[in-house]
Amino acid sequence: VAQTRRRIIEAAASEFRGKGIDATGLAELMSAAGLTHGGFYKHFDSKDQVVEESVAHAAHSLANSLQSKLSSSSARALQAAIDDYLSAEHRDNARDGCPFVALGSEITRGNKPLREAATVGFLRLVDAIAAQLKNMPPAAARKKALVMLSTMIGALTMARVVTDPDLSDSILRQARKDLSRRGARLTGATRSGQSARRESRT
Amino acid sequence: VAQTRRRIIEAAASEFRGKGIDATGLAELMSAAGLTHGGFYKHFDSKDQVVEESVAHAAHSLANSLQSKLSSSSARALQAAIDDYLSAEHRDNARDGCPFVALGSEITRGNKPLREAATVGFLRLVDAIAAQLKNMPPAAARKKALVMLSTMIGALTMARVVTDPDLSDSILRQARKDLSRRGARLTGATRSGQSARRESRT
DNA sequence: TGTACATCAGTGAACGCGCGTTCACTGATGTAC
DNA sequence: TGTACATCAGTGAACGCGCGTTCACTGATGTAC
Repeated sequence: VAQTRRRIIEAAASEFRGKGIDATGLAELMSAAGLTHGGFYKHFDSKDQVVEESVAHAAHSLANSLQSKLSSSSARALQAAIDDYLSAEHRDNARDGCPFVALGSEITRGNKPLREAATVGFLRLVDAIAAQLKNMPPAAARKKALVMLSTMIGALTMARVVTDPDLSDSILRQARKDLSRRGARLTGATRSGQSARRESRT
Repeated sequence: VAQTRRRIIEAAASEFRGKGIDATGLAELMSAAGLTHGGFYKHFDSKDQVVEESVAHAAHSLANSLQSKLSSSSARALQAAIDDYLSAEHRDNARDGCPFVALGSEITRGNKPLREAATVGFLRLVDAIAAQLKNMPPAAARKKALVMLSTMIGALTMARVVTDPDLSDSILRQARKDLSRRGARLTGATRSGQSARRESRT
């Protein structure tokens, strides 16, 4: 059936994010999907193709999960979504996480279709965040969202690179704090006393 | 002579940043250094070792170049250094650029010594930037520097991922603008009318 | 100063291995009658 | 309802290739005398 194809893409999206694109072989990827490697070409023309589709899938997964966190539409929903993104859980679980962090530098060197797929996924994240910045015109919100996402992606990347656990935690914490401050200003939300106290400990 | 070793490391640092660590073979790397691949093991024990040393070298290069830009000690030196980092030139020239952007996701999955070397290099960047944030206590400056670097690294990464040139430019521009605003606040520098006008066009 | 020798950086062929890709085959499923 | 056949997703062996690594060899350099 054609749902096997979906299973392969999902397995591939996890394997690639966990081990890297180059380092993940088709045999490995197919066995993660519960198949043998020979059948791969019944579903895809090449490794490049499954890479493109699985990066697109991962990016849309992330965008969907973000959208649903934001759909509550509460003033603090954006901050909660950002806190999840910049959490120790996300840092320690690359297989299910942001493809831009897990594969950023590999995508950078990828072919056009791969980078195109990544661009589309990135724009969905940008729009989702910009839509929450209600105290400013849409064009300005979009610009702010670009910077906020850059900070999130850079912080999570470096939190994974760094070997010192305290430093890693600190990178995530400072980025959360910073985005919280801007978010509060830009959405008009007031940070709760508890949240403000928690963050100012650090 | 032992300066051949240095030449190999420099060639490796460029090749790895340009093509990726996994995708660069030892033969390629040695011929970039003007040698044949057989001699590699006269200088290094393994590919892992040259990877570690060349990432360390690239990170220290970047830190040195940043330090020297900042040594002018002018109030706008930090902003100029950030503008260089977030420039189209840096985006289009990964071979000589920031190793955290060129190799971030590969380093993330690297072995301990590699990530250790990256951590040391990253901390040099953090300290160089924090030292310019003169309107706040050192501990607070360091925290700010972590966030600023995260934004820089994330923005440059996404500027390279994205296929739309306008979007790519916009990511860099918005990050520059954002960091400029914070930088001005934190260093006590006043942005020049020209610079403010230039940036507000966008 | 000139000759004999040791050293060792650099060469290039060879190795085993895992990769992406191909292909002849299998065997479950669905349709024709 | 039962039988014959076509389809095609999935199997597993095989391919050529480039990788990291090894190694016997070369030939320039430096020292001993």
